[in-house]
Amino acid sequence: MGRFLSHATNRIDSKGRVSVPAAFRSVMAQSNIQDLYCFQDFVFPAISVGGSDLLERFERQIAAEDPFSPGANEMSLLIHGGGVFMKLDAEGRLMVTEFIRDFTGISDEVTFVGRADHFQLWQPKEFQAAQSRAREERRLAGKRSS
Amino acid sequence: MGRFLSHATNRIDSKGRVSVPAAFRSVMAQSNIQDLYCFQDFVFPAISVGGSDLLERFERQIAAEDPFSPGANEMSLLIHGGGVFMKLDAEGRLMVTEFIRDFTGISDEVTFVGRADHFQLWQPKEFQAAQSRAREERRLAGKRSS
DNA sequence: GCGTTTCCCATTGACGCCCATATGGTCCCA
DNA sequence: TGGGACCATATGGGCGTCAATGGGAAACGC
Repeated sequence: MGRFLSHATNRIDSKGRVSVPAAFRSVMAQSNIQDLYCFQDFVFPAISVGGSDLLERFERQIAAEDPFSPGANEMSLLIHGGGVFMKLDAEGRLMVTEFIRDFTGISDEVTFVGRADHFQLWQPKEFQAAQSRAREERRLAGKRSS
Repeated sequence: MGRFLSHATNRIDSKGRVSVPAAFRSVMAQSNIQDLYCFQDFVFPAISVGGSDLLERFERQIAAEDPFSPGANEMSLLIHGGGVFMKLDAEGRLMVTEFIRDFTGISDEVTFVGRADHFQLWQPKEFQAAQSRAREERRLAGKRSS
């Protein structure tokens, strides 16, 4: 039922923390997500965040193919080597680590973006740009098919 | 059946709320729409608003293709990252959030535009302009085909 | 011991819930 | 047919609650 939807931008405080939007936290609560699995997104300069079921889904996908195939190897490199578990503090805040900053370019603000079964952390301007690129592409696709 | 028709412009109050036209609310009631799915339109600088079936239709479209494809990823970025569920207050008013203002340019007035199975929120002047552009294009198309 | 992280608590501004008022239209009845 | 009661809609605002944020101080790790 509850999905991660919408996007919102929050400030990082002097200690490097940022509040996860309340809407997202309530989705987490109702999905029984406590440990946050965070990994570097495959296509965008964003950190994807979800429950441990997210990791398990990836692992099942790896298991489904030949464990020695290049594909499975690469996949593991990304989801294991590029992933980490994190947790929120009592107020629902997240530490923005170097791991996150390096990959996303985030410095003082974080845009949280809902992706149904998980959400993402973006550098605000990067998100704007990626979204309008996607919209543009979709607009062209629409023109072609009409 | 009831469709969203016509357009009307209402004022945003000092707390950032705006009344949804009664005609639209009664269509919502008779279509059993309670949760409002609002998303940033793909082609216009407008917010499109409909029932949750609207989102589900998009999600089926995503599910139809490979969930790891770039196309599905981009689509999700738009309909999940660019969409929210909202609800009206007891008087049938809607909060005009930053999410809406940023994308539409709305500041103190909202034009509600019926689109049959959903309706849209526009910045009044943008709507005027888009409508007359559409009219013009239609006129040219008519000339060509006649 | 010093820098970093975790646990608390305080502040403030935004939002939800509630009730009040205005404005325009419709209907009824004299 | 004109006046007025009645009603629905749009709009305004009070107030309590909660979320986002800031910061002190203890706990932890190198």
